[in-house]
Amino acid sequence: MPNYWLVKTEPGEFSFEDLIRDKKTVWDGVRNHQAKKNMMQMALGDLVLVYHSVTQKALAGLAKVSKTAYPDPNDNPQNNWQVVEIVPVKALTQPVSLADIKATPSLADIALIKQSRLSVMPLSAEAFNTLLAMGQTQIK
DNA sequence: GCCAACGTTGGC
DNA sequence: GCCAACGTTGGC
Repeated sequence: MPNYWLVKTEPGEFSFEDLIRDKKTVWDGVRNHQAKKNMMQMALGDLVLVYHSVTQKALAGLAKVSKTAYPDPNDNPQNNWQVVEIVPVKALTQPVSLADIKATPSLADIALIKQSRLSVMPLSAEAFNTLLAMGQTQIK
């Protein structure tokens, strides 16, 4: 039973398309303790929805955890910031916009809405499945 | 240890 | 470009 997550990125910095092209990425640069705590709870194979903030404000794709949290090699080890690695699963057939998410009553409580600045957050299975359905995307 | 000032994120 | 939310810093 995998856990479900949502991560945010500014597509100008790194987008889901970049992830498809690169085949995998190190999810680094997280400098928030709650986000770090969430990252450390990610397990191998957990599914991760990738959200494009600022310019698109829409969910772009689905990825999964390919390596669990380890210390950021580019950071002072004393800070103990963590990174994970993810690989792409597939782009959403239909991007799911923030406006659509906000218009869906059952999604009103997800952290994306309630805590807009958090960049790594857990999703319930219900919220995850709802979002995937809104993206007209199925996991094979 | 409190809290005002300041910086950053991210929606609008 | 503005501003709300919120984290961090620094004076006291």
